[in-house]
Parts: sequence; structure tokens; C-alpha cells
Amino acid sequence: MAENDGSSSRAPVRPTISLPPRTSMESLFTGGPGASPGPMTLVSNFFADNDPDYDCRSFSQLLAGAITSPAAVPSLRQSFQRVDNSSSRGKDNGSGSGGVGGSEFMFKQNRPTGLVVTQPAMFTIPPGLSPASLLDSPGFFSAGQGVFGLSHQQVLAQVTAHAAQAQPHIQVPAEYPSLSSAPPPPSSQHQSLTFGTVHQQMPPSVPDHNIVKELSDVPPDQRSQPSITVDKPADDGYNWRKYGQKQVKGCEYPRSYYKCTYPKCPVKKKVERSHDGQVTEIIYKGQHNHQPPPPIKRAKDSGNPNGIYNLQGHSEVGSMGGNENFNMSKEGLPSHSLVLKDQESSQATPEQVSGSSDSEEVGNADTGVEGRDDDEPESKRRNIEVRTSEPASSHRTVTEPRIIVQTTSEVDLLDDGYRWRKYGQKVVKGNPYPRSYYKCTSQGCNVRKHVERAASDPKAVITTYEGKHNHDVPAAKNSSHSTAIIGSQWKPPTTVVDNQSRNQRAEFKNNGQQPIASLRFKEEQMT
DNA sequence: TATTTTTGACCCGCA
DNA sequence: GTGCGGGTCAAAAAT
Repeated sequence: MAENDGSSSRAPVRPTISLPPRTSMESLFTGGPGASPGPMTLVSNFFADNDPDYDCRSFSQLLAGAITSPAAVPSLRQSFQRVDNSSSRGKDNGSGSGGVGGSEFMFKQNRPTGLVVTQPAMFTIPPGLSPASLLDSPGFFSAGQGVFGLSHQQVLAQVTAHAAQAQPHIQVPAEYPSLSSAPPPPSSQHQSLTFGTVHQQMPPSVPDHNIVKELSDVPPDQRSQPSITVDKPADDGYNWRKYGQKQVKGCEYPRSYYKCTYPKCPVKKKVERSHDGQVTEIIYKGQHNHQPPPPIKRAKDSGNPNGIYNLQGHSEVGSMGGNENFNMSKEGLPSHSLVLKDQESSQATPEQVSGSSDSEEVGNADTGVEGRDDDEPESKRRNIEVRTSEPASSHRTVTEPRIIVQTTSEVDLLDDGYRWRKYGQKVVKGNPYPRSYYKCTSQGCNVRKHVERAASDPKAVITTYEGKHNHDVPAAKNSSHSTAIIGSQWKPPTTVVDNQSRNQRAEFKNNGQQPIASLRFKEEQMT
């Protein structure tokens, strides 16, 4: 108990943000066939981008770096176009073997093959970060602007980029202790979009209809092959030393405890895994009293010229944990924890996902994360739960909307089960495709949605929903069933139609062999 | 050699 | 008071 913050450890202090579904997103982005970045990987990625000069200081980081490599994604376009070069480079970093570097997973121009949606992992934001920061952090949308602050287009671009990055079959199971041991190879699951953070994947066995499809696209063996095994939890830019682990009742995998290795830094983090070995939650405690070590330069290694890594590069964890820069929550909460949850979570009912006031803050672009670099973590794409200082048990979920990223060969821009009437469109600067506005045709329903297409790929679409449907989905086509929700909750920059929390979800849909990434922002109805 | 991980045991709070 | 679970310590082992 000599630990500085030891006492605090139990202290409730941490607002946690859960990014449930985000997983998929991240995985997708990072993923390559067969190799999806593990949570750790994701995290590491974030940081890597930050500072090219960053040297691996710890074994963990090294690992992280290695993992990330594959993830390193060139620019959006590149990502789309990218073949396996990056992946191979990634190997150099250490990502090597296995699926990660696998040539198999390459993007064929503009068409990532089989995106796989994974499950969200639980992820905790480190003390220094505010949920908001997280959201804002590049991790979510690399642009360096928080999601909230992002314009529709920006978001679209970012998302698209991520999606592009998301390479269907690449998996990098960072968190898994070992390939062998790691029960659920991240493969398919990882593929879910992991922006670099912890992402979880559902075990192949787990029947997730949402991801089933994607999985199907991935060869079984690939699914189960994590190219890289990283025992360490996400690399969030800080150096951690594992100081203990404890077997958790009912869970096959022990809970791990890490301390920041920086002298006198009280920050600790706890990593929990699901029964299948997936990292389900990373909780940070305390605040770093130092600057994060320079990030590993991964971009260079990976040959990412554009620094797109930013998107990937920053693992959520990294950003979260590492960012001292991030402002604490407005409340001044000592620490925040970002929790990435599995799809279960992501799929959880709105209530579960939705958050309380905290979420709003989290969502706020104002939170101060915006100022950050492009390098910010990508972690944003998942449902996010914001936990306040309250005990974990009492964590609250964010009300922010989820981002749904949908990947399909044929994006149905409008078919979300509801009927819409187009009432306008606008040409956005820099984008040949107009942004379209739709309104729900249901009487008395004020829900609207904006559909934007990525300039780089008309098939990449971001749909933003505003408001809440006051009616059921009209029978018939509801594509949601086939999509995986990975979205993260965040607060829309714009006004919210109603006070209720929103969810944004990112769904990836993989209808064909040549999935296209599209993003859909959807506002879920919170109970 | 230094650093990190592993692991069993201990401490503490709570029911 | 007892048992349980969470969290941490610290020596040993591994890298």
C-alpha cells in the first residue's frame, strides 16, 4: 500500500468513458486481413504518430509499436489504395509474422476487402484525459479536431479514412497474452474498428449477427491468427510496469495491474479481460505528473507518408492515458477512465449506452481536446461511457450519439429502415458530392439526417441523425441487423434536437467482397 | 546489468 | 468475527 495513489486507487475518481462498439471501427481501420490490432496495438498506434522521434522506452512500447505497424495507415486514399506495403513495413516494426504482415490483407484500391466488425472493448481513459478529450482526440477522427468540433465533412473524411484503414483481415491482438493463449484471436473481432485502442473482438464462437457477415468473409484461419501477440495492454504513450495481477472470479484471464514507470507518477491502470481473453476494460487511475514520453515513430517505419497514422497512430489509450494535455473533465475530476466495451455493450440498449450529463461533457468539443494534434488517438469510435469519479459500478454511460460506420460494397445511404424525404442538399467545399438533408416522413417525427459522401469515395458515407424517432421503424428493410455497431458516443457539435442523449454509431457493413467504408451517424433513441 | 514480468502472499474494506 | 474480493507488495524469474 505504499503506493502513492494506492489509496486513491480505490477512490472512485474516474470518470470513465466506455467506448463500446468502437471496437469494430477501430479494428476495421487498422485491420488488415487476418490481423487486427489489439487494443494495445491501437493504443500504441496513436502515440506513435505523435512523435516520430519517439523511442521505445519500454518493452511494452516496443511491443506496441510492433503491433501498430500494420495499422499505420497512409492517408485516406493511400489507405484505400494501399496494398500490403504498409503491412509489411509494419513487420519491420515488429508486427511481423502472422497475419499482420500478411500480404493477404491488402487493400485493393478503394476497396478494403471484408471489413470485419469487432466488438468493442472496454477502455478506460487515463486520468489526465477527459472523456471529451478522448472524443476529440484524433484517435477518433484523426483530424486533430474533436469529433464534436468537426464539421460534418471533417468527420466524414476522418471516418472514411479510418474505414479505409480498416483492413478487413488484419488483426493485431495486442492484448492477448499469447497467440496460443489468446482464445479469441482478434481476427475477426479485432477487425472491428479499433482505432487503436483496446478493441475487443468477439470470439469466433460468439454469434454476433452483426459481425457474422464480415467474419464470413474472412478465412477461418485468418481469423484466428493474430499476427502479433502482445501481452501488454494498450500502449498509451506512457511506460507501464506490471506490478500485479489477480485472478478474477468467473474469468479465465486475470486482471492485470500496471503502474506508470515514471518516477513518482501515481498513475496506474488496470486491465481486465473477458473470459475469452479479450481486453474488456482498461481503467486508469490518477493523473500523470509528467509529460508522456515521445511517441514511437511508427509512421516513418510504416512508411506512412501522410501521417495518416494520426488516425490510427494514436491509440486511444495512448491518447487518453498519456495526454496530460487533455483537460480534465470540466468537473475537474481527477481521473477518467475510458471504457471500451464489447459489442454487447455496443449493442446494448440505448439506455445502456446513453449517458448522463457526463457524456455531454465528454462529447464537447470544447473540452479542450481539440487543440491537440492530428496525432490524437483515434479511439473515438465506439460507444463511450463516461465514468465519473464514482466507483466503477456506478459508471454512467455517455449520452452522446454513436457513430455508426458502415462498410458496404453498396452503401445504402438512406435505407436505415425509416422513410426519409430529402429536403435539401448543399455542396461542401472540397467535396464534389453535396451533402444531403433528409427528414423523416413519419408524421410528427422531427428526426433529420444529413448524408455526406466522402470526396475521395462517393461510396463512403456519413449519415448524421438528429433527433429521435417517435415511432417504430417501418417494417421492411432495416439494414441495421446486418451491421455491426461500433460507434462511439459523442456529442454532436450541433444542437441536439432533444435533450435526450444520442448515440452515434458507426456501422460497418460488409456486403460484398469489396466492402466500402461508409459511415453512418445515427442517433439512437435513448429510452 | 537493468528493467520488466510473474506470482504468491499480504493488507484492507466490505458484507 | 469470518469470508470474500480488490489491490498491492516484493522476491524470483525472465527479457
